Amino acid sequence: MTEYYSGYDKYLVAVDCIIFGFDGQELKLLLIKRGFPPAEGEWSLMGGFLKSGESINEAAERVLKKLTGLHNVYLEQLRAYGEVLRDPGQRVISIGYYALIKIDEYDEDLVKKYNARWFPIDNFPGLIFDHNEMVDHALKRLQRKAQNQPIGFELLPDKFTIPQLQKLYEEIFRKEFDKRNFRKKILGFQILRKLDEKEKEGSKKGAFLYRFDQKQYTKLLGSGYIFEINV
Amino acid sequence: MTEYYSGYDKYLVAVDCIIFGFDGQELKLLLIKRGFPPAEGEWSLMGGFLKSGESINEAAERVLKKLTGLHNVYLEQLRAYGEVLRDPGQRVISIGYYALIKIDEYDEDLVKKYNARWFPIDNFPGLIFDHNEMVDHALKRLQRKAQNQPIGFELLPDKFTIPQLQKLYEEIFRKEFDKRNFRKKILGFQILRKLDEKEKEGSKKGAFLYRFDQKQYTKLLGSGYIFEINV
DNA sequence: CCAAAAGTGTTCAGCTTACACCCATGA
DNA sequence: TCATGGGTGTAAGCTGAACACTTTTGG
Repeated sequence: MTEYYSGYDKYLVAVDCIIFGFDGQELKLLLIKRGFPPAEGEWSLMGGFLKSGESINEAAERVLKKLTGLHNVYLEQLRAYGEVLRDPGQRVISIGYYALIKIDEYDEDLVKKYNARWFPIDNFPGLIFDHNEMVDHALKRLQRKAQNQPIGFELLPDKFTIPQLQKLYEEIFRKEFDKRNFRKKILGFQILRKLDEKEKEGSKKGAFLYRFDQKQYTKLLGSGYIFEINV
Repeated sequence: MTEYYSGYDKYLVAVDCIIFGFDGQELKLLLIKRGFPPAEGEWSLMGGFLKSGESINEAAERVLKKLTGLHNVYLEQLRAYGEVLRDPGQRVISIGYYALIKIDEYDEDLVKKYNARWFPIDNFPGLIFDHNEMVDHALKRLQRKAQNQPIGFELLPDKFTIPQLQKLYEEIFRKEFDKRNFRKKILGFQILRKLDEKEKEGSKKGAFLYRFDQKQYTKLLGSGYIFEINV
């Protein structure tokens, strides 16, 4: 490629991933204990430097897979972070991404290898650099998205119960919902298919399992269909 | 600064600005005719390369000021664009920013110098690279923001009439509002101060001027105050 | 038989929406 | 005097919010 632009400075570019999971009780964050200086041994988001052959999205996917073993999961860019001194190691422009994963699917060996751990969203250790700010932004973004799009399902197993779903939304929005209103609302969207099975872990009576119907949702989009959870 | 990270590639980093204005009739976009290769002579967003002493926000402010003469205007980051081949000149990671300016305040000489022109948001020439995508994103973001935050005022003169404000919102959301309902809604937010003056350009009767009361808005925030325009 | 979670309807208040006429003035 | 845009109120329907009891079953 002919290089048209000359005389301008170049920079390290990194991606950092805010990885969310839900264990049925709490919304959680996957953090690693940093294995190299500066700030070695401190808690950090999983990140990596951009390689020359890959787009920034691809870099984020690579980094996510490196830690969790997962690909084809919900992964979206947050924004870029570019304060001059944000990384004391050297100037780095970092692009934040957030991922929603099904918490029982990640690769435990990889997580051990990177000294990673799940922390509750309301009780995790202070992070290096501007990573706390990134988590803040990611949580806000998750709340906004979850309000208007059915992305909660990304954090749940394929089959889930209405009470599980409600608990998840309560964790995301940090607010309790009335179970009658919640059920009415969520079933009214017509995007859940009720199965014949019951989940018996959570209670003696057992709760019916449902599955998110992606096709139905895609079909309903257009023709003025609106998914919205009131908070 | 000790350089901790070695062996990683470095990249050009740029900022590109989507600049919105409102002339009383239409929502507009300020575009420049690119004065250097590649794609010289084609329409483009105003942009510039990141310098080593400045944050990416500062770079965006610099670029905006370079074209409009304005600073301290509404300017917010959109996201980063990082496809490998997005810029045929060389690999460049670009951070998109969008700005809302009062259209009668920009510096005409500068705009001439850069061969810039205002285009209606629904009728502007095809842009270079991924700039069309950036404009798309910026418009969506503007719509979202304007729905939940009183940022419309950034695009209007200090003093404005309710019909002018309504016209602006109609342009942003590409949808007409009932004038009685709009007035009721917007005045109900309690953040407009009615002045004793009338604006007589728009009609023979004249319409009362209002001013946005930033202090009042800031005060109302907290205590569950919600600004929301229904679309 | 009892504890614990699942499941189910109705009412009221507030908000959104639709809608039509008079006012002030410059030309 | 008339054309043009500014300004005003009300009624109907819908949606969100509040609220309590029955069902099932494992221990």
